[in-house]
Parts: sequence; C-alpha cells; structure tokens
Amino acid sequence: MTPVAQMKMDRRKTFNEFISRKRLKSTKQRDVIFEEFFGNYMGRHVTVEELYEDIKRKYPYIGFATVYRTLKLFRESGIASERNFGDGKARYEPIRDEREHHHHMICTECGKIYEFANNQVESCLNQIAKLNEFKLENHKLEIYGLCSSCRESR
Amino acid sequence: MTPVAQMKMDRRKTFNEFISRKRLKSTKQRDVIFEEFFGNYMGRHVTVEELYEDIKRKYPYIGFATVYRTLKLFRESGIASERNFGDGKARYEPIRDEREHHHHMICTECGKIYEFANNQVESCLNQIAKLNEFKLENHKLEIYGLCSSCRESR
DNA sequence: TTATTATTGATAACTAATATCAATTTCATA
DNA sequence: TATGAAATTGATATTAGTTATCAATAATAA
Repeated sequence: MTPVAQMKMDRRKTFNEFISRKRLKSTKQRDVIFEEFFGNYMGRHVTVEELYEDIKRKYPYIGFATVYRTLKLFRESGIASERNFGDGKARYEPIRDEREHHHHMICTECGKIYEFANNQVESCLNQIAKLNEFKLENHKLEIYGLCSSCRESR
Repeated sequence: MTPVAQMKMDRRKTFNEFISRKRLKSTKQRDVIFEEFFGNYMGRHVTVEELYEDIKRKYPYIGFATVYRTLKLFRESGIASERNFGDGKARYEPIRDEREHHHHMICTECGKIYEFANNQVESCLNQIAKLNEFKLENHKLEIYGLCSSCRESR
C-alpha cells in the first residue's frame, strides 16, 4: 500500500472513531465528501465553494450546507485543518502528519501557496509559550511576499 | 516630549505625507479618527465596531463607513496594521515601531491578546524566505492556547 | 471665487457562514 | 427485521461583517 493510501486509511479510522464517540451517524454524503477531499485535495487548500462545485458534478444530490458541515466535522475530528489567508474565505487542508506542523508562504502576486516546516521555529515557539506560562494549543505562521517567478517578472 | 507623543507625531507626519502623495484630502473626520485611534488604542486591537461606538459618543456626526474607510487608509499608509484572530472581525492596531515586528498569543478561553517579539524567530523567517527565493513582504505569527490564569482555573 | 475632485453619511448590496425546519435516513433496541 | 428515537439532509432564510452606491457637501488647486 502506498503511503498516501495508508494515510487516507488512518484518517478514515480517526474519523469513524470520532463519529462513534460523539454518537453521530455515518452517511453516504459524508463518505463521498471524505473520498473527494482526501482523494483530490492532498497538499492543497480548498475553499468550501470549490469543493462543493467539484462534488456537485458527480453527486448533484449533495447540498452546499452539508459540505460546510462536513468540513467542520473533519476539523473537529482532527483530520483537517482550517486556514484563512486573508481573502475572507476559509480554506481546508487534509492533515498529512499530525506530528509535523507546517506553515505557509503566500505569494501576494499570484496567490500561490507554498508550504514549509522548520524545527527551529517550532522549538522557539514552545520556549516562548513556556516562558509566558501559556499552554500552547495551536499556532499559525504565514509569510506573505513575492514568489521567485513573480519576483522575476517585475 | 514623551516617547508616545513623539511616536504619535511621527505617525501623523507619515499619514499627512501619504495623503498628499496620493492627492487625497485631509478632513475633520480623518483628524478625529486619527486622534482617537492613536490616543486611546495604543497597544490594543480594536474592531471597527468598537472604535465607531467610541467615537460616536463624542462626535455623533461621524458615520460608520467613514471609520471603516479611514482605518483602511491607516493600513495603506503603513501607520496601522490589520489583524484577524479568527472571530470574523478585523482588528486594527497602531504601529508603534515599524522596525520591530511583534506577534500575538491569543487565549482561547478568555480571548485576551498578549504580544511578544523574538529575534530568533525573525531571523529564522528571513532565512526561510531567502532559501526559497521568496521576497518577504510581511508575516503573521499567532499562538493560540490557555493563558496562565485560565490555565489555573481549569 | 470658481471649478474640479475627493469625501461624507445613509443605506443598499454583497458575501461567507450559520440557523431553521420539514422530510428523510441511520441505527440501537426490541 | 421491524420500530422509534435521534441525527442528518437540502433548500432556503438569516445573520454579520464589509463594501458599493450616490447625492450632498467639503476641500483644494487654479
């Protein structure tokens, strides 16, 4: 089994456990949205609108509100993270490895989103939190600027 | 002159230069909003609504949209920064020292916002940007978690 | 002073997100 | 497998923050 397929299975397991722990129900719609999200949007940052448009083509019976609600469930169960890059629309991203936190560089010209991870930054943040007696739950780091290609064409 | 008063004067100068460079006009309303914002909200993170309510008491003739537009001008001219801490409302903060970038710790329990600055993080980010041939224009770093007092009362 | 242009305030419009609700589906229990 | 309680769904209404519109007004350059 490929690592991606393995990861998808792990997320499915986590989600199923979440569903039963919270006494929720598993439905056809949730299955479809899971498959679509974890099948086509790995490493991407999709808006609810985009995912809905995508799903609607194959499964016209699935409603807009359901996609919203389901992505929120994904976030609550810890298999997706919600991001906001300042354009007013929430973006969702499948979580690949829950141990390695990563961050984003957003090109202000072309809008492309790059990812990066850095251990030194992580340990800095842990230290800062500790120093201030702050229990770190989550953190976000975003770099805005010009990517190399947009930089050249200036 | 106190450092705060000096700073305020500097920001005023920057804003006036911005106004004349862009061929805009200086108005009573903009003066009032400047005074209120830089007089009472130093080191704070005010929403448009809050600032408007505050100003309306003393200057009932100033409209909601004007406060919105003026804060946006403050941001464009580089004397204020806009933040979004995930509650859906934009917050504005007077910029104190444009050289020293600072970041935020937000308590998810009481909503209080703490500030911090860290040179090591800054140099890390510069390095990361350089490595990826990214021209860094701006960055945001937010830590979410429990502040010391909320932590105790758990 | 005059002419041009920007600004203002009231309000309408827009957009993303959330709430409502009757019909339907799921699922634990019998 | 039948039943009934409880969750879910999709369509749509509502909300909240923000932005656009526009006629009246104010600022400024000539």
